[in-house]
Amino acid sequence: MEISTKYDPSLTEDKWYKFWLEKGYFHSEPNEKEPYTVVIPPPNVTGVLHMGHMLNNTIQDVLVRRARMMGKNACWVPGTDHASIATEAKVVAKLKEMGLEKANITREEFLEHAWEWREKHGGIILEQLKKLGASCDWNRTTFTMDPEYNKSVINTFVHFYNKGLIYRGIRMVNWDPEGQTAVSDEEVIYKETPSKLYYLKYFISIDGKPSEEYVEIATTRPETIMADTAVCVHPNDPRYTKLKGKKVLIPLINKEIPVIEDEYVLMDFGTGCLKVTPAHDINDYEIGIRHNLPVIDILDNYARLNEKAQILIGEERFIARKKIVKMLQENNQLVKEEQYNSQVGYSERTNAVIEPKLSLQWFLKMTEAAKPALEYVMNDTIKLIPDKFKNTYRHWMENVKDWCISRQLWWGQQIPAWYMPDGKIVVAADKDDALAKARLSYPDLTEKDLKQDEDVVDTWFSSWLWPISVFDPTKPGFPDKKPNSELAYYYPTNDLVTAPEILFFWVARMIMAGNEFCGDIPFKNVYLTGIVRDKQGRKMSKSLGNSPDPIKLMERYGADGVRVGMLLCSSAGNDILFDESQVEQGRNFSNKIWNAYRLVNGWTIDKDIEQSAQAAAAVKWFDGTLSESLETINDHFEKFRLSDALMHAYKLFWDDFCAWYLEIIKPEFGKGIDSKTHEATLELFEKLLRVLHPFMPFITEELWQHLAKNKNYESIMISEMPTPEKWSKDYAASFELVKSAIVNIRNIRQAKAISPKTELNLFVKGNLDKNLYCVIRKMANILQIEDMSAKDSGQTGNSFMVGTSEFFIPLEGMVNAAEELNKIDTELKHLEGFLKSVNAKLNNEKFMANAAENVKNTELKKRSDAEEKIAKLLKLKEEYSK
RNA sequence: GGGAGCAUAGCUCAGUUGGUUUAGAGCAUCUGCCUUACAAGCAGAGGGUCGGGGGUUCGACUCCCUCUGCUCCCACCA
Repeated sequence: MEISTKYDPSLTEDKWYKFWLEKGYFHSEPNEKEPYTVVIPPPNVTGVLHMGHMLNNTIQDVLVRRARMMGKNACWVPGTDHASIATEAKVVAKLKEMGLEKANITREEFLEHAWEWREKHGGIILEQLKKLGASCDWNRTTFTMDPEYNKSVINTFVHFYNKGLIYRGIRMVNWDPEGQTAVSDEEVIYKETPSKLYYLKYFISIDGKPSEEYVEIATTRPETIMADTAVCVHPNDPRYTKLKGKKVLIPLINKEIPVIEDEYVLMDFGTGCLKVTPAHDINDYEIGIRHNLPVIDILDNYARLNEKAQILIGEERFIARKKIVKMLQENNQLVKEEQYNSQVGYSERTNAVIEPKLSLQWFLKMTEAAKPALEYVMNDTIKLIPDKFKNTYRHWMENVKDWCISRQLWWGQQIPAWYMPDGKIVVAADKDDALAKARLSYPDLTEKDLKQDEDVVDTWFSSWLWPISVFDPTKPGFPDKKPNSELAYYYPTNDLVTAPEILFFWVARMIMAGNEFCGDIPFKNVYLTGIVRDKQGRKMSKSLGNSPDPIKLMERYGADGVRVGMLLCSSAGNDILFDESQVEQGRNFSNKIWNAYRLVNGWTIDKDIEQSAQAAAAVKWFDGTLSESLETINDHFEKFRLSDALMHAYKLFWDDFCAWYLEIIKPEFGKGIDSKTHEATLELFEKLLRVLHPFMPFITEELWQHLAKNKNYESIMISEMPTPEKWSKDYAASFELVKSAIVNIRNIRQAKAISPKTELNLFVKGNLDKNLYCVIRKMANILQIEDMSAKDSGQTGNSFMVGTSEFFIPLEGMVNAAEELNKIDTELKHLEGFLKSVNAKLNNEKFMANAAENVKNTELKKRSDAEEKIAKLLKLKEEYSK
């Protein structure tokens, strides 16, 4: 049957994925083997696969498949995150389309819609991961709002509350007016934004009436002046001593506010006079506390001015700003406007400008939990790869602030706090418990008297339990409870593969939770991937439209091709500049493997012929090369240098196996192959497929099914990774010499335009393994190889050297003596320069006194080799000069 | 403003405690080939003095200082 010259992934990928699933190879149960565990960083349930996921999950799959082939009980747990803000935003948008406002429906109704949405659209991303070949244990798929998981989260809350680490308080929080919720500091992204600095006149008040005198105050937020409760100057500012003890009037509303002094004010910024707006600025809030200022909040939850503003009530903040500026202008109280770039905070989820807002929130004290979590990383109990992230990690952990864990959303775990009629709080795992607790104070209370807190917890307050709860959701909240058998077996997990930007959000917090509930680390290694950027280094984003659709990419290049393309250019912690040509390289590699198979598959076995000398040599050489490569690849994996490991395997297959090994053993056209070589080749090919399998699961399975003889396994994915055997360095070195000689001969052919089909003769002088002459004959199309002494003295031809061995190819009438002399001179010049630098060292007394013995020896060897070569070249030069 | 990191062929990156033949790889480029596995291929070649300057050392891409450029993190002045 004709096999296509092009590998077609569409014919194999779905087939084998289905096969693996049916066989249950991805599923893991605790057994006597050593576990190898990875928990997926759960993508948002609303998510669709993007290039970042591709990279991240390819890496995980490579690690997991390899571990499985190394005899470990590999378990990769998949799942999704409920992502409260992102999901709620999508559901709200969808309701809007249906003509429904969130404000007009009940919590229960909303949640019904949300669940419906998640049933319909949630988890698309997991299906997409299957295309990639991800060998996740799908039976273990977990959602951070599964009923059991919810209990984990609630119990955790109760646990920390009982420990006195969770408290409720009024704080300045980052308010997202679009998402209608508080967000954590980490979810605010500061971007430099062009804005204006407005200089306003505040008249000094005399009994509530404006005087002639005024102070100038610079502000970027004129719409908040109505919330001013003071004007502040530096106590040592001579310009403003006259203001001390006075009062000024807020423009437009003519409200009297005091002038206060605080060292916080910078004398050299703006006018050195600051308006203090405690409700709308974090620093002003702190000044307000120091000076006992009232707090007037003039913005509602949608960042519209409220009735406390007195004017422009109901206007959105930015519209209000424009209007106020105009009013101030008309009132002659705007002195000037200056262009000014300030850092403005935006919500990571909704991109709305964050409003600092005072609100009543739940907090978790972090200081104590941070200490052991920092320790684990600093003493390498948990390794960060690359370790440059230790610095940033430390910085964050040493300056950790209390974590605002409440969110004013409905999608998520509702805070398990109930309010009694007197406003007092009981925190309990469920309403019955809460009622029982409440009755300790008020025996007559009924269910109806308890009102549960409206808020839900921050999403990260659920995902920090991930490595524990996916195995034992009954553990969080109960540090003393014996872990179930699953948790006991799989925890701590081995490797976590994630992005550096969630090192604190998620990784650090998982370490804290792990320590709190299991008294142990949640994982041993954290491999931090880079950000996938486009060719110009821009972050991939929907709005830029520079992100290719991974699914289409896989359709075009095959999942294996995309995996290889991504891995080749990604070292840990480095961003990857993605370009389709890399994926093309991956696809080409698949094709190369495919065609190697076509070659081997097309051979007919001839039982009557003996193994040729060159085939025997090639088998011996490649055996050694394979073992050497396995050692190298193992080493790369130990250091998490995945792209180096892949590149090594790539070259092993393409260069060593295809370009050298197969070409050496390839029978002449029309002839069969001896069975000994054939057997050996199948065995080597099969081993190579196993080496490549973690990187390219599909094509390796397809070919393995054809190639593998005496299969002990039904699938390559449950076969064993080949292990290195003893190999001879000397033999490898001799073979390398022969390869160099062949390259030189080909080079001469190219230079002299001699067809590869023309047979040539070769004279040799030097310590070349004569048993390998057969390889030169075959690969360089040499008819005869003779000792240099047999050469006729007057014969013209082309010479070259490999190491210190000399070679000569008779080329009557084709050699230009001047050209040859030129070549010799160039080489001589190079060698002499080299010798000079070596001699400089050897003649240096200090070098001889200080350098290590082996260093001196190599230098001596360099000298003798160079001298020998120079002598030979000089002799050659003489010959050509004749 | 504070901190960290990076700067090596056209591009993306290796270069392990300073010494292994005057720096390696892949891709791209150039030359010659449609050779009976593969033109998504084969064979061969060219290309960098390791950002600039200074220092330590017998010896520096590798250590120190400095300048320049870029990236990231943290904080933030109204």
